[in-house]
Amino acid sequence: MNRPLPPPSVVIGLSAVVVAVQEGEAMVLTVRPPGSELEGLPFGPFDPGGHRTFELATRAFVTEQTRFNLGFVEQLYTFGDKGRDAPLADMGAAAPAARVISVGYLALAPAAIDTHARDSQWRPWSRYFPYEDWRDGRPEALSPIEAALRRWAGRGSDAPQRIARARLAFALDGAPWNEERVLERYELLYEAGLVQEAIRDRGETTLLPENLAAAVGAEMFSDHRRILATAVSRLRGKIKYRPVIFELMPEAFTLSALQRAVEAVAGVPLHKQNFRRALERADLVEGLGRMDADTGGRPAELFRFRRELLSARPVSGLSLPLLRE
Amino acid sequence: MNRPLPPPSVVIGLSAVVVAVQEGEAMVLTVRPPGSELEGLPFGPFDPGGHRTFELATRAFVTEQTRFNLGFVEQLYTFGDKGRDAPLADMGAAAPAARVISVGYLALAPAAIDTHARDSQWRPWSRYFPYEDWRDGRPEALSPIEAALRRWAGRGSDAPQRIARARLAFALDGAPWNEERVLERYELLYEAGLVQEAIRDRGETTLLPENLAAAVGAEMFSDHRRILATAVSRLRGKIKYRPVIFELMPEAFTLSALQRAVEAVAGVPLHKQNFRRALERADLVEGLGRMDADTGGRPAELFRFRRELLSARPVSGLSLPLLRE
DNA sequence: TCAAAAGTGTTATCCTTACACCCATGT
DNA sequence: ACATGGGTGTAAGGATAACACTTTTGA
Repeated sequence: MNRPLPPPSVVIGLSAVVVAVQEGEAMVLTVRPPGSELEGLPFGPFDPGGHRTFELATRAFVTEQTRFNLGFVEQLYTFGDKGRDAPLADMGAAAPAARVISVGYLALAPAAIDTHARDSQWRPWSRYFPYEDWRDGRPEALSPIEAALRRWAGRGSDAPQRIARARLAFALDGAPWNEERVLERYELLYEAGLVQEAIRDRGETTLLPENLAAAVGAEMFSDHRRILATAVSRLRGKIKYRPVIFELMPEAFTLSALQRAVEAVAGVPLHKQNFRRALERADLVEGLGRMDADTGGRPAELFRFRRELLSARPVSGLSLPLLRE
Repeated sequence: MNRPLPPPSVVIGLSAVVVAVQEGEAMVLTVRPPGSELEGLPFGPFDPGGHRTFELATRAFVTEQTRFNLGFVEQLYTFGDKGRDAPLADMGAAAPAARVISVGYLALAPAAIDTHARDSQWRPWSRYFPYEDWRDGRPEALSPIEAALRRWAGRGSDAPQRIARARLAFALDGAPWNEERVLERYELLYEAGLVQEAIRDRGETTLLPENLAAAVGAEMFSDHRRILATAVSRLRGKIKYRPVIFELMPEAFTLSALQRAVEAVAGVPLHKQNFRRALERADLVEGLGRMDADTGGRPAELFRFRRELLSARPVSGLSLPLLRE
């Protein structure tokens, strides 16, 4: 009782956003954290004594939790805000009073391989961000969000700034949609108290009204939805300047499958021929002469990514020739 | 003696790369860490009990160490490799055996304001990366680097891969120079043992041969040169898609001064008229009608950044119309 | 009058966008 | 034959790159 408190300590939590594309949907690997009702990302404590690098530690615990071996991995961001930190709870050796810092990683998988683990599941990321999918035009989910944002903006004295931010982030009043601003949108919703995490972090238990809850997407464990938003932002940006989309494809694929994968990631519809022309000019893929007959109509030629280019010359990503509706 | 060791603990170190442009040179704020011969970045321990966010903590210790108030701030990367971690030594409350994680931040200042602090100095970043400045053509420093890299590549069995990496990173054999790959270049030099930090981290005390030492630039404290390389990479990329260059400019500036600032950051020469045309089309700046007569020749019109655009529409950065020599 | 830096015109080329149409297969 | 998706041609418009020249000041 009268023993002095030890200096507050720090625990580093690692979280991984593992992405795959399955049948034209962008999927993310989730787990059910012990003792939680919510879905979360695979995560684990970083062992300062044992682990040599964050990346190795991330690979290790993802394999351990999901029996899945990661390929492409890159660091996203380190989150440390007080009040939004992870209740790592009884996970690992974390002392109960420790401040939790969370380092997010992005990993790409060539397919949503069965993980053979009971508590891990692939989920479409639209489950967590229903308003991010513009492939079939402006998503329905934006209407209740727009209304709620306008109510939020209207209350404050800084209404004009709030409206301006909402307009830019959510393409209100005819502003153009920017598919990369995933994190900005989530953070705006959080600030406006329109996602369940914001209410929870304030220590309240109110539930969002049902139509809004459906529009803003499913709550996640801890700050995992913020990490997921960071990952989607990063990935959507990155496909344009690095050929990372091929990390999500099998060895051989059709051009349509490639386009569907890009569309699934970017959440926007692309113009078929212009997409192909850009591909051709970039000289990124090579026809295999073989055909895929299982596509429904005319058989499609199979292509492969010319991976050898990576060590031969600087190689950029894909342009996104939008298909306007 | 027989008391069990406490679990290895973690200390979070924050480091800031504070950038300004002064008379056409990109400058970085450095300090002399207590007890070290080397220059370093402003840094300090993160206090898990006191600091609410990393960013606030970064602002606080930079102000404290240099009396300088930061404007634009953004997180860069979190470094945690064992063996490259900072010897935080007796700085702050760090336990001697703790693993040090280092979170790097980038900050931009509108001018290299005198910091009124004894141990902080602005240094041109070319001091640490002499080979990064292509404004006057291919820098001399590349010749000894190229020779050393070829010696390094030649020894291993994976010579072809090493040569390919060096070619891409350092524009050997006529490959194009990519100004953004600053980190990649520094890491390659580190891996090849061609920077003093690599030798130091192996526990050796050998000094690099003098001509190579001059070519690869000055050693920094801890892993600070890696953090600086990350910052330069990030900033060079970012000026192209966000109007961050204006964070480095005073309120009113001439178009030539703006071009010199972009050239200083990017390290490449730009084509005057095409640069201006791109500016004009982007509608980012506005003439003030006033003139600056101190430019030497014909007086130049002063312009200002239309900062109000930021809340009105998505606003991109500047294109870099290269001037071929 | 000349050096120094500011500021402008113009063209060829390439890339992007936006049209709509033909092809090969399974049912 | 027709539905389904695969695959192609082409022209307009805009952006970029490349060329050199005129203007306004101070020394």
